[in-house]
Amino acid sequence: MGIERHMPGRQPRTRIQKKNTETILEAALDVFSQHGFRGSTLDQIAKAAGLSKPNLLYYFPSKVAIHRALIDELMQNWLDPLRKIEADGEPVEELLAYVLRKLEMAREYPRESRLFANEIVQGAPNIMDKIEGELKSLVDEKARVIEGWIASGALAPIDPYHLIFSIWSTTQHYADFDAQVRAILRPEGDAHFEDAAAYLDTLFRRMLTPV
Amino acid sequence: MGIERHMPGRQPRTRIQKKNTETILEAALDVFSQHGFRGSTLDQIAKAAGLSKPNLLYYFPSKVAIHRALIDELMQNWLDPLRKIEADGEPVEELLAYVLRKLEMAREYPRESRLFANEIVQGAPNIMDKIEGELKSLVDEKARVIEGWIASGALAPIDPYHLIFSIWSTTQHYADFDAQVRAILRPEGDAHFEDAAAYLDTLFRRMLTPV
DNA sequence: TGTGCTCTTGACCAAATGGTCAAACTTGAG
DNA sequence: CTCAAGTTTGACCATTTGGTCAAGAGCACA
Repeated sequence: MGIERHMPGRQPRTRIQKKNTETILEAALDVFSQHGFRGSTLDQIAKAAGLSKPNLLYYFPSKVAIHRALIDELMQNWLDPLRKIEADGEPVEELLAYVLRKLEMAREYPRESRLFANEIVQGAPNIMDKIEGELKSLVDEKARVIEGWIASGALAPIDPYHLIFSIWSTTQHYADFDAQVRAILRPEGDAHFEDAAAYLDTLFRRMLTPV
Repeated sequence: MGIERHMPGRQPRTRIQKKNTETILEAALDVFSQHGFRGSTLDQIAKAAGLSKPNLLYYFPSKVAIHRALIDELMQNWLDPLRKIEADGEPVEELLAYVLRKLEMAREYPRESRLFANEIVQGAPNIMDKIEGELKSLVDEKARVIEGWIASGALAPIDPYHLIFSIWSTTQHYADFDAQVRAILRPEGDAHFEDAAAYLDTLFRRMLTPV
């Protein structure tokens, strides 16, 4: 007896379960990233996934559970580019490579970027624990690396935290504010990302190269 | 006969009307900027305004009308800092002053910033006409000014559009992603805005000063 | 082929939500 | 003070929405 669930613990057991949970998360990413959590409905997600609403709720116990699963899955990939900054690399090039990686993610995974943006703009109600935990630790760690580089004279003296904020904001802008960027530039496809890459390389190269 | 409204055309006539429309817009700014359009309810706004729900709908015909009124009112102030860039000023200082003005607005009017952010992240469904019209015209105009400065050698050669995007993103980040910034920096009050101002001044000064 | 488990869904429910309305209460000009 | 216009709200309504349920369909394995 006790609390038994038809859908076992966490990992999908059967092929059907694996396929359907993936389909649902994919559809939910589409919908949540476009309308935010409260702006999205189970019907929308069900339709996007090609499943019935009760079927969604067979695989996930609730709407928030779908959202939580999505964010848990994505938070990892989202931090990867920052993790890859290595203390023993060439400082300016390490950071410029980070800028490019973040811009690449904004181009390749704009839905993921907007999902987080939606969350954080609204005060990060569902992910504040992860921001204060995982994210803050990682940022603190990399800020220390940057301070080390500055101390060694290989990097111009700047505030490492605000540097990281400016890298995040400038790169994610091309995903989160895509609608505005496209309205102003009227680009064909993703052509403007090349210009953005060149611009940001110049911007941060001038900022970081010591005199 | 014809279509008569208890609430006259646009401008409030009586003192009570003026006071209450202001109260409602103030409350709506609070609520919409925190939860987005779909995430906000009339009950929330009514409660925040200290009025009954039918009373809200006496002053505004619908929820979207409140939202639209807010955005119309704010769009103007939001573009002001950009308008103030003057072609016959000293280029680098004009642009750095613009950066500071935008940062100041992010500090003083974070709710307004988040209201727009919420809209644009979700594809700007309600303000795309203004973005493609007013905003784009103004940006195009200022981009031409910047190109003129570059041609005269008073400014380092950079893409004016991406420059403007990077100014918007870096400054608005402190309002839109306030929750994240505070979680990472744990500042007392708005202390971190001083550091941000210094950092952004350095960043853009290095970018813009010709060699 | 039979049997038990997994999977799917139409019908349904309670709560929330945007909006209406008629009746009651205020206000202010004459 | 009066009365018409402006203002306020309790009660109500239709729709949307997250979620439930029982019954049926599909699948795998002996």
